[in-house]
Amino acid sequence: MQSARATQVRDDRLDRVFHALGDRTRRSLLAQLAAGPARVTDLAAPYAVSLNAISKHLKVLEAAGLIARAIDGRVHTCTLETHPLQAADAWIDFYRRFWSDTLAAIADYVESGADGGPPAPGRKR
Amino acid sequence: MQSARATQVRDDRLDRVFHALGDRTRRSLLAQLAAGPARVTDLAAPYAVSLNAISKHLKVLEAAGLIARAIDGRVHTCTLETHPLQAADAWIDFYRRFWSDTLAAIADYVESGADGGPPAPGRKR
DNA sequence: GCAATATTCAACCATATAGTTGAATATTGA
DNA sequence: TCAATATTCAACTATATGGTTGAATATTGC
Repeated sequence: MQSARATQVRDDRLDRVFHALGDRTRRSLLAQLAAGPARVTDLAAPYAVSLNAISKHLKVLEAAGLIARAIDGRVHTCTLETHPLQAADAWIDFYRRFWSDTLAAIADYVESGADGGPPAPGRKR
Repeated sequence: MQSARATQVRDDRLDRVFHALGDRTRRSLLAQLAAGPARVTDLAAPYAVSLNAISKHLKVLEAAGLIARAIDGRVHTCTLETHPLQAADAWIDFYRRFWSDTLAAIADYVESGADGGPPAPGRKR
């Protein structure tokens, strides 16, 4: 079994990741980085808020491990890091059965050509 | 193309969902509900914090659409709602190529029996 | 009717968050 | 050297958050 310490660390990480994703500006920054590495100034350009505000958002993303930063002279180049997204995905994955089961059940029903009424379609619980 | 209004609504929803998931107590509450519907008092039982604190957490989850509430007399029964999780999953899905590409590349490498060195394993880019 | 139960509401507190402006730091290049 | 550039740091503000305690509301069952 897992130690309490290990789960604690995992919880801390997920807290930071989901919290970081809970802001649309930060999600937008990640979307920009999906197109490739970018400098802080370029990342900040599309937004109405100050460069400082973006700098703070980047620090939140960095603390969550969602971006890495390479400093070259005065230029900080940020790159997307997907490991925390994989962790978030893994967390959500546990709940996937609640919707994939329903889809599978519907598929089974269609395939079987049953006529006893649908197997509780829609929401499952 | 999507209207600005539509994306705004979607962003609002994702903001609420990811924010709700950014607290370990709330994630734990969802985990409880994965086992089936439960009353507020029963949901609150495992935690050291007050019932009121849990009541607030449940309101956050409800506002995010992650739980539904059926009121029967004085008893509020909460049930898991997975649609917002599907939305979160869909958002993350866009980034999945950043790691599945790597996995696919590794699989290709193993399968091919190549010996020219690994195709940039681990982190990509 | 009345006590017990289930839950929320209200007010408050400490801390965190997202934003601002202005100054500081460090690097670049003419 | 010196001005311009890239970025962070510091201090401040307003609002949100997660928690508390105590009271209110509504329902149940004797």
